Amino acid sequence: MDFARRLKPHQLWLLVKIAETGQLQLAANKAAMSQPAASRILADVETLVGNPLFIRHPKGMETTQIGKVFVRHAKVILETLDELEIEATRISKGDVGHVRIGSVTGPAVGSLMPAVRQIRAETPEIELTIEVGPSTDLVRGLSEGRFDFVIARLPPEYDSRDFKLHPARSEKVSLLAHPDHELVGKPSVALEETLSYHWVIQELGSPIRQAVESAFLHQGLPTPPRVTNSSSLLVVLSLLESPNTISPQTQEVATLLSSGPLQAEIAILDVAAPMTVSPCFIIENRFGSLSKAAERVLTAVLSRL
Amino acid sequence: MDFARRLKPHQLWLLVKIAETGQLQLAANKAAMSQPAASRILADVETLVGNPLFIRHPKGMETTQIGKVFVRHAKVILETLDELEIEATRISKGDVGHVRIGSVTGPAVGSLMPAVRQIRAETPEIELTIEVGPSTDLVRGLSEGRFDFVIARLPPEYDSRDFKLHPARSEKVSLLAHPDHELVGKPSVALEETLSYHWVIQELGSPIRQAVESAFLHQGLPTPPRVTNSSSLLVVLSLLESPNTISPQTQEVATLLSSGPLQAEIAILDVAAPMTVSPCFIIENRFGSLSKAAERVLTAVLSRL
DNA sequence: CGGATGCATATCATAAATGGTATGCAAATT
DNA sequence: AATTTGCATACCATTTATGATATGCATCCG
Repeated sequence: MDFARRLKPHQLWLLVKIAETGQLQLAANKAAMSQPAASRILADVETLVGNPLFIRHPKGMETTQIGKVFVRHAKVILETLDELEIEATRISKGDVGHVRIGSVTGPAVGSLMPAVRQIRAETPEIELTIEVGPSTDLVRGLSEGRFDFVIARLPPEYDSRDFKLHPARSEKVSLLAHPDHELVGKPSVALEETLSYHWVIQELGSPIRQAVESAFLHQGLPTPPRVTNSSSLLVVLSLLESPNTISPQTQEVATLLSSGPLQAEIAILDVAAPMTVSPCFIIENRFGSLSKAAERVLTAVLSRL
Repeated sequence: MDFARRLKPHQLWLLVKIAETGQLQLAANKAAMSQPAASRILADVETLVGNPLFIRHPKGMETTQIGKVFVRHAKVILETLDELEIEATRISKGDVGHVRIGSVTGPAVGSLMPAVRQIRAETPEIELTIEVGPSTDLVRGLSEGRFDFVIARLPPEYDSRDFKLHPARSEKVSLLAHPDHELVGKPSVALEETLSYHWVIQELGSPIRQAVESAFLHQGLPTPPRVTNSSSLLVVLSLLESPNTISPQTQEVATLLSSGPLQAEIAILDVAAPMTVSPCFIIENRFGSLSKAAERVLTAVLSRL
């Protein structure tokens, strides 16, 4: 284990070039080194990995399955190194007035959008980017510097000390279904009764997924066996057209769907054991400093929570 | 330039540990090296970067702004290296039956979801993950191995030779607005007339953004100056509640919003010069091979295009 | 004021990395 | 059959990396 951390960027670069050109000699030329040197570097990497990355043919190389994985990740790493360089250079030259915000679904419309409308009215030259998605993607994006701040829950694998957290509020989980679903209208539905239906839910690791799975496990029940993972409301609503599907969403989202701008045809199950999802926060990077524009938007959002 | 590619993972790891502990000596201990050795490695990296990454204090180190950027990217690189290792190991052990699909908004419901329903009915034990988002994120995710296939447009910075493309179809762009918008009901609206309104549109680089900007530039017009970037339909619909906002979406999405499961209160402008967005494809990685489950879903989707 | 703490620098030693040339081998091409 | 092409291996040389110990410097604490 732990071969990967002994890899070096010039090795990754060479192997990406081997994969792209299909020839060791061409890759060696691009790397301005002799062919035997390239051959040796490739062999060194393959020894580290413990598997061949290329199949040698008389007229060139074919990338193996593991070789493809290697090259995909190598590209990410090389791109990230380039981004590091660009970002470090950008920092030396001061900031630019563009505010990037991420939000989970409920608060995006409930709290963020009135603030966004206010900012747009007051200073329309501020450019905003608003991305809506699950907490895990948002917090990862925040820590990667892709957002100025996010409205999300903090997934457990992140250290809260790395961030500034402004508390929002806890939310209950509602189970949504089609109005013709046979559990609709039934009082005090037990979790056990829901297991035979299809579920459409956010991915493993997301806070609402964890809240739901905890509720099942807490009652000594297995988690729902038939699951489609998606954080897209369109996908959820589409699947809820079928009267044998259940989807857990936060109460804020449920309210939004049934009476907000969407007027979706859904119903909320009356569940015996209420579930809550971990609270939302407005999250900044602890070390990042916000631009003036970002601070204004943040202030406007905070005033609405 | 190009200092970043001379960085090595053990340097990145050490610097992450310095940032986390706030002390060189503690980081050196974690790295099982002497304090002077760690000090030299830090100095070497700072020389490469050309900027200090830490401010030395009598009782420890404080991370500078560029240091924070460095550490954020370093974490991504180290995580990606770990993912590479995990994925390479997973490949050696054979695949698991979980299908991951990404789709842009329109085809997600129009073509993908009937296929998903069919697969769920026939083989409910297949686990599906469906992510809806913009083409740039989806194709990037595909090339990073996060999806089995995606339904998206191919952004121009990607080389089509790296992928297998199954053609879908071209789409026209519709401009959406609130029914009370003053341009609604007006025949043959010129693009110039739309410039004084707020636009909410997907980010720079997305195919629909490029189609819209091309249309303006083709008529010698500037692009809309007041823009909010978001690919989230919730954000779009929320902003369209204001009668001074316009949003371009594909015709499929427009139809979906106005007559599908959502019944949103929007209107479509009658535009003098029609715009088309580059065609959708079902895209696989050229070198990736699909699992049997993924092939079944792909076949089901292809039969509906 | 003396001791403790934490980082920086100098010097030294060893190991590893890097890349070259020369040459070999196998398959394809002419 | 001879030649060409593309990758692999051996050997050599140089450079770089890595890490140690010894010591110095500045600040803080008792």
